Amino acid sequence: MNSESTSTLSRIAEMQAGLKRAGVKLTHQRLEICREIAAVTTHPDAVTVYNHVRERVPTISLDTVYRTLWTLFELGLIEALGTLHESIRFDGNTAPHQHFVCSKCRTTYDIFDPELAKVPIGKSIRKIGQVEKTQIIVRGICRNCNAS
Amino acid sequence: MNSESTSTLSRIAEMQAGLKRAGVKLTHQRLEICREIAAVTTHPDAVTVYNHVRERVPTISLDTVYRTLWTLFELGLIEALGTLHESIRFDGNTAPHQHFVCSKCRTTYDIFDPELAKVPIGKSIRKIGQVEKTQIIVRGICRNCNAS
DNA sequence: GTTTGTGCAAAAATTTTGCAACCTA
DNA sequence: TAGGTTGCAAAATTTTTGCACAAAC
Repeated sequence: MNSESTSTLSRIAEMQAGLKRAGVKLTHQRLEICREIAAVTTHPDAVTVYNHVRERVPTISLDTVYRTLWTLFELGLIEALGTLHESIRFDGNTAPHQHFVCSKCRTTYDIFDPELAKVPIGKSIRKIGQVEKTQIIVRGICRNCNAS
Repeated sequence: MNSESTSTLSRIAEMQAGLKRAGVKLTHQRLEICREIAAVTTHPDAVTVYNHVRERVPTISLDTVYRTLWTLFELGLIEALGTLHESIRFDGNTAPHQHFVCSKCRTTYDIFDPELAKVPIGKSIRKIGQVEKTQIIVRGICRNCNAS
């Protein structure tokens, strides 16, 4: 992470601007976490970010990394993949369907939409590997939560 | 869960058949877990399944529930939502793109496919709530793992 | 009768939190 | 300076594992 590419630099700038806009202080630790997550395309988990940033900021702690990543996520400055603040959920319905997950109450609703099911798996994807299945997760605020 | 609907019953039958086919013994505990996950549309986590099944099988343990749910998942008899056997991953790339997750090595690859990005959000979805974003996760075995 | 599965308990792994000291704006 | 932020340590959650006993085929 010595020479940062243009796109990396612009992403870091976006994050800095976003933090400032939200009134969040730009600390040394936060800047280094932004630099790390912007520079890398490996979709790291918190511990991996921690280990990398630690090379530059030896005294940083894992909980600061978690807190900063969640802050960035909540501000929409980075993405998160996986179970967000909850455990793995199981679904006995094997008929093809999709899911709507409420960002507020975490309820998962089934979506039965034939249009959604027709996801075109192009060559660029098959180049990556052999496809087994495609999951679509629509995220948003459900009716119940929006009412309140 | 007293009167089971036809579709629930047929799903239970599928699970039983699948377990048998795989040479997995149909124990009392496994049958009750199948009955629970087939009857319910609430996408429960392992603990919720555990609590419900416990009403009928008071001596069942949580680890049996986990083991059974993973067995069913690996046999393709149920679905799982969330981070499967790994922690949450973060992604500094906020440009619209999708992901391919290898079921074997857990590597996450970026997909930049304009066709995939055009997911049609129909009325049936907007009825559930206000959509914020749509995640597509393509699961399969990546090139690296298929070679080995 | 063999082999596989279960329950217990303990461990591992992951993520969150309280609080005093510290740093940023 | 004032208030948000950090690091530490400890806790809370979630998930996995070893092993003796029990149950299924």
